[in-house]
Amino acid sequence: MPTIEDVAKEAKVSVATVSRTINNNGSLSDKSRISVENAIKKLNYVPNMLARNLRRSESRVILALLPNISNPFYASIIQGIEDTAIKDGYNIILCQTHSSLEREKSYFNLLKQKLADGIINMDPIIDNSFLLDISEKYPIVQCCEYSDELNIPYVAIDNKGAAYRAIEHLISIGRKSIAFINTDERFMYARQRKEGYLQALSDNRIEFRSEWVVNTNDDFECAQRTFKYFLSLNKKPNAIFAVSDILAIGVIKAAAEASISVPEDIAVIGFDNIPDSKMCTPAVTTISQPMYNIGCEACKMLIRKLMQDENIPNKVLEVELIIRGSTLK
Amino acid sequence: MPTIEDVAKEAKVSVATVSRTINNNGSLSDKSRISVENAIKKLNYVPNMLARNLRRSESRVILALLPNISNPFYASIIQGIEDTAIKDGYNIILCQTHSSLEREKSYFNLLKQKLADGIINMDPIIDNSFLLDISEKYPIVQCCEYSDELNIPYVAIDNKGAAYRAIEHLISIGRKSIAFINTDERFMYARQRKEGYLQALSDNRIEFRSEWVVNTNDDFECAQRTFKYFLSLNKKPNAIFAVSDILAIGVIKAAAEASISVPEDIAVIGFDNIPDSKMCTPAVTTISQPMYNIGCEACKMLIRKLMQDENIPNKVLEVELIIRGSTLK
DNA sequence: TTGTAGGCGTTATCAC
DNA sequence: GTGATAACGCCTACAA
Repeated sequence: MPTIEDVAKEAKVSVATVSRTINNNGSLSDKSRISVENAIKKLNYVPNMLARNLRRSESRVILALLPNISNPFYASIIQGIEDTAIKDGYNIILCQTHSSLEREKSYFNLLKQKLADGIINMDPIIDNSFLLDISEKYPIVQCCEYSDELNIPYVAIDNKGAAYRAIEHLISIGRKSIAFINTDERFMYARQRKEGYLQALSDNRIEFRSEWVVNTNDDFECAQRTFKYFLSLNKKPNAIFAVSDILAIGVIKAAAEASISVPEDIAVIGFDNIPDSKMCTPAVTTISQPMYNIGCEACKMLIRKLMQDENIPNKVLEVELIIRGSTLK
Repeated sequence: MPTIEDVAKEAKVSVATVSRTINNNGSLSDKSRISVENAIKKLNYVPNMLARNLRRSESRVILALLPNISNPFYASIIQGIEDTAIKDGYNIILCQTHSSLEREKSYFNLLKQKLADGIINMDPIIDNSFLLDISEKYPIVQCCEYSDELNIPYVAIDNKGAAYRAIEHLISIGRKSIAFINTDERFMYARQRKEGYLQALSDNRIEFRSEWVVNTNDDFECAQRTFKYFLSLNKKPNAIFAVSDILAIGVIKAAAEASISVPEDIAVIGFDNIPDSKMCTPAVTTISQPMYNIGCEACKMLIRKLMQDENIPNKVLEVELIIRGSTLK
């Protein structure tokens, strides 16, 4: 492997001149530049990043923390992060925490060891005090899920407003008995969407019944179980707002099995616009987040932080209501 | 950030002794070791990996190349790779190629730049001559999809045998009109599974009809279209072997829409045992590959290569037939 | 515009 | 068993 010195010899200049050519900084005559470029080509020289990184004391690696990559929710966000990172010469290491604190800590070690420069956190489970601790020592931004008190910049959507719109849509197709399947309210998104649900009911003077609100895990089986529970009630809802598409799809499947027709008997609206929401029969009406952009913005934000830019404003992106078969009139 | 030198001063020894303590090599008195350990704790010292990597001329990073991470097929494999890598102090960078040669090349640059030590390739699209080129300069192993001529070690399953078993299962439940939905036969798995299909038919003296074999893209819509095509035939199959679960699920959905009952009218068997295959109604009979293990083995293989171990044997792992509702008698 | 030389934080060789 | 010290390959004052 040729080094910068080999190139210098070949080009009959000093290593400083070669370095200046490579990094395109400092003043430099055309003559030198050209002869260096030729030497580089001739020798097939590629700078050794291990050396550069040591010298510059950076790794050009960004950590993207998320619960797990098989959740389709994250696919486009990751894409946005990666595309943005690569453009600026950063590499991404995806860190699946599986919501285990131990894993998380092992990833933070990469920062201490200088193997990573900063973190984009998408894991909602992280302990706040831990996060705060990290944020004092290393560049970090929050993506999607965030904590407001933390004073760590975030990019997210207006969950409350989005939920509000979902409910108004159900109302607009004539539904007034609206149930809500939520997940764990330790998650900010769950709390915020619930607020939107409540607000919309109240603003439209629609009856709130506590037995129509259920908290479950974000999976298929729970959705099906919850649906059966709704059926067992004396007063049954005629619309369901599911806090995620996974849940919405589970509900729709359970309805099919129980020969309840969607949307006639029960309208269903989800959240996230995951690919499966289109596949479902009927297809799921849902709220679409600008995933790719969320990823881009989060990454840009972190890169600004890495450049020592202080005072970075939070970013709240717009969502879109996508009306499909599960909420036709 | 304290350096090894700070530790040395604190412990009143030389940096060499500190280094020996950290890396646990060379001879060393208990007294030195203990005082170094105390100094490390006291100063909160963490070795700078950028420096170590430069010195050792390695990055401890492994590249995992795959078409894209949202394909659930890869989830467990990746997990296996990561778990194995971390155990040996390696980090994984997931490289989504989106089957673009340009992307691939940019990832190979990481090798040239010394930012990565080796590659686990899962992308079936890669150009063989390109792959060969890489393999001459850098450690690489093939995972799942492979090319036999290449003399690059691989870990995979016996696709032909697995397909053979799938067909025999269909025969065992009394089906003799067996169609086959395959993907692009540039993929080795597609070619091998087709061989298994043909072999099983011929061994069991079952009629082969070329109009019962269709090549399509590996997605939902194509599966549905193909199913309709089968229905349009004069002589319709009463069983379908889909080369992937995605296709099998698409077929089952199309059947439901056409009011054709599965498995009574048409039995369906898939391949891969992706999570959705359980969710489907009826659930899909399928061939399960030991994904997690495939990942582990591929990673172990690469690590052996990184240790200069030559002459590494290929590894072929066993599959499992999982019988579910879509092929009941 | 160009070159010399010191240093980034390790590891590893070689004396002692 | 221990300590000096020379690399690893690059960047960047500083001087010329």
